[in-house]
Amino acid sequence: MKTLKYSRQRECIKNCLMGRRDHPTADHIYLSIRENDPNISLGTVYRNLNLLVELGEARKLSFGYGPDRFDGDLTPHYHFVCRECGSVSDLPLKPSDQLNHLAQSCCGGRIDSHLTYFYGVCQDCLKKV
Amino acid sequence: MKTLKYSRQRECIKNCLMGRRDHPTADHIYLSIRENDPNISLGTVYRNLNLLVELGEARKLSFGYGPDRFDGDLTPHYHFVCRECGSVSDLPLKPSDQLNHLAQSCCGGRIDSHLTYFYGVCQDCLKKV
DNA sequence: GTCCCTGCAAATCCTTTGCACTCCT
DNA sequence: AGGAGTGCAAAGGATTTGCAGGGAC
Repeated sequence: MKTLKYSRQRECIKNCLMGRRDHPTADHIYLSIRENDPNISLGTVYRNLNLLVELGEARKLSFGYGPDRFDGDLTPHYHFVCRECGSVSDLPLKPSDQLNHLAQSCCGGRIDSHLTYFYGVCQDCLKKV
Repeated sequence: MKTLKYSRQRECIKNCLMGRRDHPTADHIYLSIRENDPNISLGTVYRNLNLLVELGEARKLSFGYGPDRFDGDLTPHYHFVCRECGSVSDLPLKPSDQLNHLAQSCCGGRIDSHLTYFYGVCQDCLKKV
């Protein structure tokens, strides 16, 4: 286990991620932090986001298109992804513990996280068509 | 809506995907088809896999690391992903219709598919450590 | 003949990495 | 001092795309 040292950048990245509910990409976070700290680099943002994920302080979401997104909300919850506009939102839906237990009992291994994505067309995009 | 024309390559790709239960990457499929048809190109494989996904005849799975994987099994089911060895397996677990209905009622839009991933360490990798 | 599809290679997108330097501790 | 973290730019992996030729209809 390697020892962590404080870093201003990591602190910013963490705060930025925790302060938003919109599942930003690494680039979103980079651009946002750049406003106050024009010297931060995208590589640092990626490095620290991955570190946070490794430490279990954030999650990475992948949908099969576009860049990955990050989520600082660790409470178990589900996501809705709009195929039209790419928006990602949380579903106010209690995740089923039962599901985790069932999965646990039939996968034979150890489960340490669970992500569920619903894909479709969001309210706004439905209206547009 | 554009008209589809028959293509031997697409046929092969589809057959190859449907014939396996192992969630291959585009490259796996490419290599497999190459054995009988050494002239097929990786671009064609990607093009057709994406087309199949668009037509609803296959699904794309993304895990946040490594290349995307494809699944020709359209019946709703869940996946278990091993973080150690990267293996992906289906969980013999009845997906909950209820979940879809709940999600449908709270996302405000239209849901047309649903993917659930359980991440952890598989049986084999647990043994190794 | 028309237009879709292919192979090929180059381009693109996203992400990671090597290196010299800086900042914690 | 030591070593973890940074910025920068180049590399890397995965996927897409432009184009000229080939095949389906």
